[in-house]
Amino acid sequence: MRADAQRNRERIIEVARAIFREQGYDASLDLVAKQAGVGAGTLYRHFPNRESLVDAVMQVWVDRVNDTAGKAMAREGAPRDVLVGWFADYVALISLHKGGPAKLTCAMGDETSPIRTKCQVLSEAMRTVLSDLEDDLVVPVDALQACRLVGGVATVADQADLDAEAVRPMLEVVADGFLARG
Amino acid sequence: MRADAQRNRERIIEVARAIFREQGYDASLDLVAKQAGVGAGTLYRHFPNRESLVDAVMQVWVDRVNDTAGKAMAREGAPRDVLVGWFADYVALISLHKGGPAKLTCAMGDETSPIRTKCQVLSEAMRTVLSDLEDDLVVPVDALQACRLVGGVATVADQADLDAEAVRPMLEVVADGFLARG
DNA sequence: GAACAATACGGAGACTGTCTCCGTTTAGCA
DNA sequence: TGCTAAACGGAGACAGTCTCCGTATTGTTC
Repeated sequence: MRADAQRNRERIIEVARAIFREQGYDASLDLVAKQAGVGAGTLYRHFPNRESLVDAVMQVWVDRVNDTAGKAMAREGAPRDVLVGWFADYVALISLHKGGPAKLTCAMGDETSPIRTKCQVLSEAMRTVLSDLEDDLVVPVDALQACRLVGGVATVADQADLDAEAVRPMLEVVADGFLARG
Repeated sequence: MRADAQRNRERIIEVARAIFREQGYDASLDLVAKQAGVGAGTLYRHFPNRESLVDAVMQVWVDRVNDTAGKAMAREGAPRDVLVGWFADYVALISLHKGGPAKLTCAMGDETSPIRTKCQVLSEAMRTVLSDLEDDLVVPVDALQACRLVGGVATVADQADLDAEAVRPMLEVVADGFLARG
């Protein structure tokens, strides 16, 4: 690939990331092209559709997920505190872009979604955290189900513009639900 | 209002209901007008924007909410079963239209939403059901928070096309979270 | 039943966003 | 420096939104 093509591609991703954060994944791609200083044809040659641009934008996010998950697994304390803390990290991770929680949670269970492979780092992280807490969970918890529950909270929070303080009590309910079951 | 205008208005609502159920609230209003057999100008004169049409479509839904809530409050059995049963009813109610869970849950906490007054029948119903279970809840539960938690589950289920069987375990976690807290 | 006025209708058009096509431009190599 | 392949970009076809205004129809009065 030519150097100018590489620059354009990176520029488009950078601008898309900023616009997706503010306006969500439905933001105008013409606008992204314009703010990236390229033609619409250029954007569509690099990214044949919206999903492929979203996927490209997520690469940096994947790295961050792996980092945060690593830290969560190193966390110590009462199982409830560990779980609520991880859930709060999880919500923060998927809420980087407006509409992110809904899209990522949906992609997770969708075999056909182009961003599913990238979302798998999340469900893997959830599975690992839950495995570490296995002794405190009365019944084994399906990671996908946990992702959906916490993802649902994140989705509502995203759409209602709730801050972390407003979200935490709901994460506590979910954590209590997992820990107290039997 | 003239009789022909009344007929057109009712026809638009009826067609909108069917289309919103299948395609969600973002469905083309031009298509709604076309299938209702009226001009776009006619649709926009009756409903100046999408929200006002959605609000009109919801009137029948409001009646159904009141009915279902009445039955839930009459329900007897173990607190867990009552709560899970009501949550399942709640999910079914807000999932009548594609995108309904997200939209209704969001509107509930939004002072400026044109459909908020209609959503209040839901949060009132939630408040009443939770009040009846007060002795079993270790701490009083905010109805809006409960609506958001269950609404989050419904939103994820709606977007992933999950059936009631797949949703129920998640509602049980939420119910357990509320009942076992302390 | 006809006339008339007020109310309602409807679809073309301006506008935005999507996405493709193809003439033009440029990078990079020999 | 010249040439070729790769990349660019924006006009245009298309769909959807929403308004405007000429046309149609309803309903009332005589």
